[in-house]
Amino acid sequence: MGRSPSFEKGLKKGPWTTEEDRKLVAYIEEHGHGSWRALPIKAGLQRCGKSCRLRWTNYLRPDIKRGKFSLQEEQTIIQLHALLGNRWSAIATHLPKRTDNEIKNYWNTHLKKRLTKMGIDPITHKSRTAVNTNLSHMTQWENARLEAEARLVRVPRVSSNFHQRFHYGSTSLLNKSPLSVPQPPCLDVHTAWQGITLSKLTDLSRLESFNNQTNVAVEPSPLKDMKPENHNLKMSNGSLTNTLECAKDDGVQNTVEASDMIYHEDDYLVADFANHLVTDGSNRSIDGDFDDDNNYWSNILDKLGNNSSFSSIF
DNA sequence: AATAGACCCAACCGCGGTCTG
DNA sequence: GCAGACCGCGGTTGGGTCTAT
Repeated sequence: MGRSPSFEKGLKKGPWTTEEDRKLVAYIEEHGHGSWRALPIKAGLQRCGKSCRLRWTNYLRPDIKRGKFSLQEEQTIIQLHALLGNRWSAIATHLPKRTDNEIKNYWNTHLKKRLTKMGIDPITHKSRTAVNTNLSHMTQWENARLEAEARLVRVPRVSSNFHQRFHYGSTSLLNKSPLSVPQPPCLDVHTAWQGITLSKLTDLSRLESFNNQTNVAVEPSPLKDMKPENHNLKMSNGSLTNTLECAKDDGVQNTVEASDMIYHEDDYLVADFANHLVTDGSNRSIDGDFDDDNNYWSNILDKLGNNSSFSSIF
């Protein structure tokens, strides 16, 4: 099916001029791009439609962020590359305002080299130095996390919108006895926070180790100096309250809400937590409609039972 | 100051998937 | 079901810029 533009004669190739950019932007702003094939003629450009599309999507589009990648963005690219491989467009969907082309270039010119220098295979994301036990532990932890995230990736949009989902009720449960609430119908939710959230958020040595090994700074959570005491998870009338009561070394009590925890972590935690949410205590799978943001929690609550409260003492 | 090599990134190419008649 | 048109993706290229000698 000869459809490559290469055979089309008389069309310009190579770098775009300011004037060409102006024509393309002006046309799309007024008419939208419509058919890319028809666009260049209508816009008065001596280019093939494909070239116009590339120029627009990778450079001229108004919602593109250019310039240096942040540490968080770098970290996200590395994580997602470990999961998805060279699926740049899929990776780009997790990095708002960055194009797949830009991410691909950044990976090839910066991140790949950096991982190689650190002794990490940029394809498998595994350490090449097996004798380095510290790194080996890190790799194990990374692998476990990535597996969890991979499961999440198979459930579209759960992770990417998780911050929004956690903006739910924030009533403190400090005055409530942790043992006065009914036993949870779904212990996995509880286990998720107890076993994953806390270990990750409070284990500073692991965080520091991760930072040292990857040269990527992960901000310590607000729980870092605290001793967790009571964990309270309450679902009531469609809203989730998720708090962790902690004591600092000085004895000062604090209550940390889920949204605070989430904001200081990254999608690893989200992935794990969300993954645990989709199975209940009896290993029954919960097949909610995870594609729909609005239905996410309602589906979870439907399955788990609304007006439930979970609590525990550490 | 001149040159060579390394680096960076916008742009191109070819392929595969989807749509349409 | 088939063929052509179109679009999007990932790999690659090539020219401009930077850096070391």
